[in-house]
Amino acid sequence: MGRWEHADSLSVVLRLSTLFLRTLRDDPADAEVPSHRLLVRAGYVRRVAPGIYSWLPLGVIVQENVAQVVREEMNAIGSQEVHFPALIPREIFEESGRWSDYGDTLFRLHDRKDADYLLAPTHEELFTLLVKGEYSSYKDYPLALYQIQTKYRDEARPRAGVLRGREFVMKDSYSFDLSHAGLEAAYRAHRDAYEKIFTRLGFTYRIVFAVSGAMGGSASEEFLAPALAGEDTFVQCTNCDYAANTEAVEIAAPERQDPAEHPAQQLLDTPDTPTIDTLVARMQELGHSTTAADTLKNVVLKTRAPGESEWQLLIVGVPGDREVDLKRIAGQLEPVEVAQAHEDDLAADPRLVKGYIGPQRLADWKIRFLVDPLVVEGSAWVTGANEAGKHAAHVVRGRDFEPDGELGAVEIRDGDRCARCGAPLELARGIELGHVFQLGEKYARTFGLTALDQNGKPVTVTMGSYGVGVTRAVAALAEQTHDEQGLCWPRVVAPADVHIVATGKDQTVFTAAEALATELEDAGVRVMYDDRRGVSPGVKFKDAELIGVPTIVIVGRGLVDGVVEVRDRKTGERREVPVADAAREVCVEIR
RNA sequence: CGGGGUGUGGCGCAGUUUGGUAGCGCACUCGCUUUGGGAGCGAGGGGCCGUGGGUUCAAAUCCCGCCACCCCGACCA
Repeated sequence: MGRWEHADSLSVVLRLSTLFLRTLRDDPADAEVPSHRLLVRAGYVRRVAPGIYSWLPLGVIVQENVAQVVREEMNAIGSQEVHFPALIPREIFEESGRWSDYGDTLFRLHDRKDADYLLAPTHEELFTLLVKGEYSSYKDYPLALYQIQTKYRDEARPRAGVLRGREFVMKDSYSFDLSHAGLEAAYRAHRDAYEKIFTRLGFTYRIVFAVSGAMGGSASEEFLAPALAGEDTFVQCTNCDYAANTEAVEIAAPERQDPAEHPAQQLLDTPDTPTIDTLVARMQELGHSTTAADTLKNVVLKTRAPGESEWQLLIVGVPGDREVDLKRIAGQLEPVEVAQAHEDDLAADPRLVKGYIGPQRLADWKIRFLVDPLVVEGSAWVTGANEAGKHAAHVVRGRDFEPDGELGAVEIRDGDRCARCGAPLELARGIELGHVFQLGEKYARTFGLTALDQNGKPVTVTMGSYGVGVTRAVAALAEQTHDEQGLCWPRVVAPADVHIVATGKDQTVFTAAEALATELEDAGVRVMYDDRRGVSPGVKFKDAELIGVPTIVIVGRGLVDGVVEVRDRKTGERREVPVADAAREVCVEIR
């Protein structure tokens, strides 16, 4: 589809003799990841400041090609394009609470009258307000809007070139519905559209479950491009198609046991054993074969509900050989805040003996206690006896203690079991390309976005939120498709369909190449043409490989025999075709 | 915010230990040669050596302060 449509646009041959492009022979010193290195070397982007990049002609074309695919798929599901300002007065973000909530990540500035403004990091507020201003009847819904816009976030640490910048382009859309069923349908439509987008763009990607947090357990999924340079860790099953980010992942728990099968609780003298390691050593000294996995570690955390000032203690029980993953816990507890408890939090409650905490009496003491699902019903543990120098063995869940509930708290490890099929899970890294989630009524409520129903009663609108990182997708594609020679774009996003290289100094070569370029362009093919004189063939070949146009046609020494060479950038496959057929052959090649 | 590292023409780097006229490669300009894998020779242009102070006859180099940037982590859609 895409490529033939260029026939209608005013596309012109990109001539390297005049194209604003300078390729670099050396890697830039500050570039670590391949996409950053290559996008700079091949002349697509230049750094201006940390996380802030200028886009050169080739970069602009590629970025626009990505945006166009996104636009087409959004339009296809009936979403309508709008465009909001990036510069926004403080009041609007004050109303949603994000002027303060967003913290240091928000770029703030003042106008000449000293009024406060911000550079939008995202646009929920404006979408909501816009719809509120225009629509007020149930007849108007459902609705979906999107924009492709530059976002600003003062990241603590921008990294990896355009992969994580402080200024970046994002497509963000919102759906507006009057029922949960409507929201689900809109969510589904966007999810399907995203699959089409990332497939068309040539990505290898995974859809992973994410935590939706505050908005009440509604659906949330991320589209991740697996890549070594990725900064999001996710978990995937080695057998089935289950995948989730580390906050949302669920792992299989061991089989339940019968509490009656275990011997009675036993009190043990364990002086100076405040850690799992010392406890295990002491147990072995006492002649038991206890390992860290047999002990129950009770980690003291504290939580604070939104709007409250007091922290509450929360104790989480996990197997002793496991670390707790605070991020994972925070994701599930949101919007409740959670933090590690400090010495003085513990000291405030004399019943809790550091290093010797056990779950046996927590219920009596009215201290909230949750266990990781690995601590199954009926399982027996060596754990603290709530007394200095004492531990207890054969402490059984369901007999000797009853937790207030379960919470996925352990740090996920390679080899943990899939909750769906039981096969081993593995950890992987990915780049977040897109995110779809059901936002619900959060912004509709704060801004009073309602519609009158058939009975004239106001109904709060429910929203979905859907994002695609456009500039990030460019970098992520570079990350996934490059090779040792350079970039290697999928055709839809490539700056051209074909890169004609004229070698030698013979005028007939340039005449033939020029004719081929014109013929292809007339056929609607996007052409890049290396018409530079006096540049050696080696340089031109290297540049072509670096730039990464999918089809390379070399017009050179073969011309005396009436042939040109057609190369596939990705496979390296080469073949010779008669000049006269070249245009037709190339058209077939790129279809 | 913590740890590590680096600031020298547009880009990549050497020079700093041991103070003494700022160098190399790429890129750029001119001339000649060269043209299928980042060409050769010759001649050029371009740098407050991050910044402020200090020591010294003399500082890219030594001393003190500051700033910036990169990487890892914390944080963060």
